[in-house]
Amino acid sequence: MKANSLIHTKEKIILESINVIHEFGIHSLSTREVARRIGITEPAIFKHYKTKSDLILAILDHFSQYDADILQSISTRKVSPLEAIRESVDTIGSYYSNYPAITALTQNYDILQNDVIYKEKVKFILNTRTNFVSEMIEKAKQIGDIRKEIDSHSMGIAIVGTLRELCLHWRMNEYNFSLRDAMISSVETLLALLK
Amino acid sequence: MKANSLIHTKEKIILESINVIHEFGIHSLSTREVARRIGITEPAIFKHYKTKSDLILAILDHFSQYDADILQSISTRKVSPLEAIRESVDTIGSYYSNYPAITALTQNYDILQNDVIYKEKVKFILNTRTNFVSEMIEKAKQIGDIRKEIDSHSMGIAIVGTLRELCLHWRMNEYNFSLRDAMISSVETLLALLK
DNA sequence: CTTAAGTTAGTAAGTGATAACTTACCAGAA
DNA sequence: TTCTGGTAAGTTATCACTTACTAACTTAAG
Repeated sequence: MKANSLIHTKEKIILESINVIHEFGIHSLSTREVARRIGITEPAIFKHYKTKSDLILAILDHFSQYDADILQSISTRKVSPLEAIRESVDTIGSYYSNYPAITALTQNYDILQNDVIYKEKVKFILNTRTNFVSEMIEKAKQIGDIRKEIDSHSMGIAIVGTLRELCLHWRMNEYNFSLRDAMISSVETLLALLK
Repeated sequence: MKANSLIHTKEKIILESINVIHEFGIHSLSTREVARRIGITEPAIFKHYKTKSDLILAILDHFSQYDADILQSISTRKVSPLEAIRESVDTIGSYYSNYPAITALTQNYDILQNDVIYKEKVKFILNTRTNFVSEMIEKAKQIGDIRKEIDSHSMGIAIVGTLRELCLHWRMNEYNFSLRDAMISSVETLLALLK
């Protein structure tokens, strides 16, 4: 019971923080607002997270955990490298489509990176994704699925950048298209060109 | 003298604001800090910009003006559509390489877009670029420079997204590679694939 | 099986810093 | 004389965070 409600509040704080970041931007994330929304007082937040920085680090961990799980589950099932990229994009696209608020985090890498406290974690999140795509492209090259002259590092950045740009457009245009479909179709086009 | 120094201070405020955004993030942009840096008192800022929001709008205008000038100058000289894309990337790449602080603005579209005051302007900036690339690709399709089955809208987003992602990597990795070269090479690769 | 001690998750009230912005004033140029 | 660009001092709001306290639960000793 006790441990249960503890975990509950601790997680509620993170989820509600993500909503605040989504609605007002990360600079408007205040412990006051989060507390108000989940119906506790402001100091209660500090029982769970010593400082606001600790909370933001926990939000980043929460976010990166989903990525890690996807990449983990794809790498255990032995699919072809290009199929691995397709599946990861499909999964992330579905996740984002059903949880628009989480896409706010993908648009805040640069701001967070300004603070030395968050910099390494943000770099890790971004590099995990980019490296995954780059490595899959490299493997696809080796087994002859795509052309040898393609630079896998550049293409990794291009694909991840394209997906992030789609998130931005989706957010700016009030989610008025299917993010998942757009992600899949863009990646499909790019991968087809590499053959 | 008077008009001269007025323009001077008014512009100094914008340029120094961009530096602050670059160093500490847009949420840490304060009138106090900008005033301190250019050697005037805080209220003097408000003689030039009625509110902080007005200042931020002026920063966005300053930023978008450069884009408009580039696209304008390219469209007057009659070059091929793909050449127009290459030239714009070359020009922007050089500009950013010589003025790293300005790239901070490209990473703040989402945050600014949260505020209704900035939303239309940010959309305009982003759409101007994306539409330019998309239109050039569409034209290149029509004159047979690239394949018919390419979706120009998607490719516009992909190219702009790739460039923005390169800016992010450049910033996160302390500008330790040539942004201009990376931009040119990435766009060259993508355009080559479309043939 | 009680009960005492410790821990946890909460509250009310307050603190110091900092933010944007205002007011009232002034020197110099037109 | 009027306007412009500046100043010193102050206002109000909000921020992260602290203090001092409490109720409820957990654990361990008698």
